[in-house]
Amino acid sequence: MDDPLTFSALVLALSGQLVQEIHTSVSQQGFEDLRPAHGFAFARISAGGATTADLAEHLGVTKQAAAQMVEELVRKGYVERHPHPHDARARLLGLTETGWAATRAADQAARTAVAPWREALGQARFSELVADLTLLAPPGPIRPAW
Amino acid sequence: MDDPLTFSALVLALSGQLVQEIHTSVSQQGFEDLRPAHGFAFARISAGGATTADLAEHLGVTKQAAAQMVEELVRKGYVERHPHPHDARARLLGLTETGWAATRAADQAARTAVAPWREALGQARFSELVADLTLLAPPGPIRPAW
DNA sequence: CTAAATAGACAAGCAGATTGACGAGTTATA
DNA sequence: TATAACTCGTCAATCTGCTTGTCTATTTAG
Repeated sequence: MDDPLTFSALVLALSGQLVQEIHTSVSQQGFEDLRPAHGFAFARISAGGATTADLAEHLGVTKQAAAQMVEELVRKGYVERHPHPHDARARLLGLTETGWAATRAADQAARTAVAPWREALGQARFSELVADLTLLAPPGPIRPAW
Repeated sequence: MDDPLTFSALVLALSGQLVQEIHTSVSQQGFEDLRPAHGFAFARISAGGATTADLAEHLGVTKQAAAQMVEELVRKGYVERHPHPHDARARLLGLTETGWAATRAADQAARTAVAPWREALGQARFSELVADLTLLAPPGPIRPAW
């Protein structure tokens, strides 16, 4: 049972479960107005220096779509727009304290979701697994895929 | 770098790349009117005995949404509706020859996408990786997650 | 100094999903 | 066995997230 199809199915199943568990946990921690895709936006914005166009690039959507998401996140109190120091056209995006709290909640959720797997494999084998995946994963930003 | 967050990011990145590569390859093999989500439908229908309601359950959407997808796949020539032998309300779904061809194309695409990873790790380590993932992956159907 | 490119906003439209209501057929129960 | 409750599939309306297209203000390149 180590053929490519099985492997594909496993990776897909694992990532689906991961997204689902993180989303559920974040909701239960009081952030019910966030969807999984928002996590990818938070990842880019928290890294700093992002404009709406940067965010669009990171998410793999049009800048109009990114602008709509930013507008939504601003309205919900997770994101702020600041003037850009060197470009009068652009606005720098940043997380509010609520935005940071949601990010921490997602981090915690990821830990909770992964913990049983780590335990099931044992620390040594888990580390080896992470090393293998590191070899395989593409560089660059993580984006929603379908 | 073997913390849960890193692991989550790796699994997400890997599955995103996988979906993208399979979709691109299937399109290039002439099935340009199929989207990634259709693959999950084909998986259930090819297993046999599926009604529209079964498909909805499998995909995690409402039966109306599943019915719309079935209608689309019938119109495009991938799926057929047959009378159900024991229930006059229901229709049994099945793949047409074109549907089976698309399924084989997706299988082939998965193999092509995974092959370089298998090569990068080596056969033994790859088998071990699959064994580890098998331990972690949940049982049951694979669904689009977000 | 002018031409091309870029950031973001406004508008309209589309695709894929949702909720709600319904008739036809099936299953469970009194 | 009568009938109440449930299920399958459909029709209709609506919502949401994204797209394409257009525009102004500003920056960058030649």
